[in-house]
Amino acid sequence: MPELPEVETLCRQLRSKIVSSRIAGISILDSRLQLPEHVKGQQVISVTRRGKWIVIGLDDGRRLEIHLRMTGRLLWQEKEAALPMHCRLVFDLYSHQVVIVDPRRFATLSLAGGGEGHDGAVDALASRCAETLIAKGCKRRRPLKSFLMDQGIIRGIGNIYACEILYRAGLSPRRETAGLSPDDWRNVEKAIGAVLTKAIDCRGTSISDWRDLFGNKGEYQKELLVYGREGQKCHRCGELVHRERLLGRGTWFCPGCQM
DNA sequence: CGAACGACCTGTTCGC
DNA sequence: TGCGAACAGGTCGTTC
Repeated sequence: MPELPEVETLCRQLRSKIVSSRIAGISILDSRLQLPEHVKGQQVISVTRRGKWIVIGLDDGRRLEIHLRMTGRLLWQEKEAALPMHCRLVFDLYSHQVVIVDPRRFATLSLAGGGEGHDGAVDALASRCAETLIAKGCKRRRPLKSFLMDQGIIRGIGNIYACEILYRAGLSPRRETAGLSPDDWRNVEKAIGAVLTKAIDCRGTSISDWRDLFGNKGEYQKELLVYGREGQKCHRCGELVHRERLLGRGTWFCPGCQM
């Protein structure tokens, strides 16, 4: 579910609520989730995002890292409120709690110490990432879409936004990265910035069950130009939007104007 | 080595 | 209507 804009939305909202709060208690309701000792009592000093990871900085220098995968959500509620369905873990603060809700149970959390892990991937919102992408993509015979979704290369883009970015850039998801011109890469970079920035402004895409920290839907589903529009007319050229499976993922594009 | 595929889970939607 | 198959925002380990 959550790609970069959804995670960024949660981070901003979390930051406004939990920084300088103390974690009064943790309840784990799903045996798949585990957490080392001594998180209880820690004070939250920061909330940041790394790709699709939510990183909560603690008092003692360690970091609590949450990845919501496909269906994970975070919910802010008063302590006395009833726990929602598919509740997996609860962080109790002073008067409120942060709840991890996740029907498919893919979400993970872990505790990291020491310095930042450095794997060389750039954040999708880093300015002027085109140079990095060209350097990494120029020799690969690999579909552009899978390249953009590779978190080891560029962090934050998932299936929905990959489709939207490629549409904006006018490039086919199947194009091999090795064949792209510098202009193509500049278009990709521009599309990444435009799509993700707008999606953050909209607080994400509520196609089905995405909700922000306060249970509100996002608005970017109203801005989608190709995702989920199979068989409908392309807004740009009038051709019918096509859908196929690429790397096992539903992939929407316009065969008329994405070359 | 890079790239493709199945697995991890549960819920919802689609087709017969 | 009922039931099984296909599909869903993401990654990871294994295989080719």
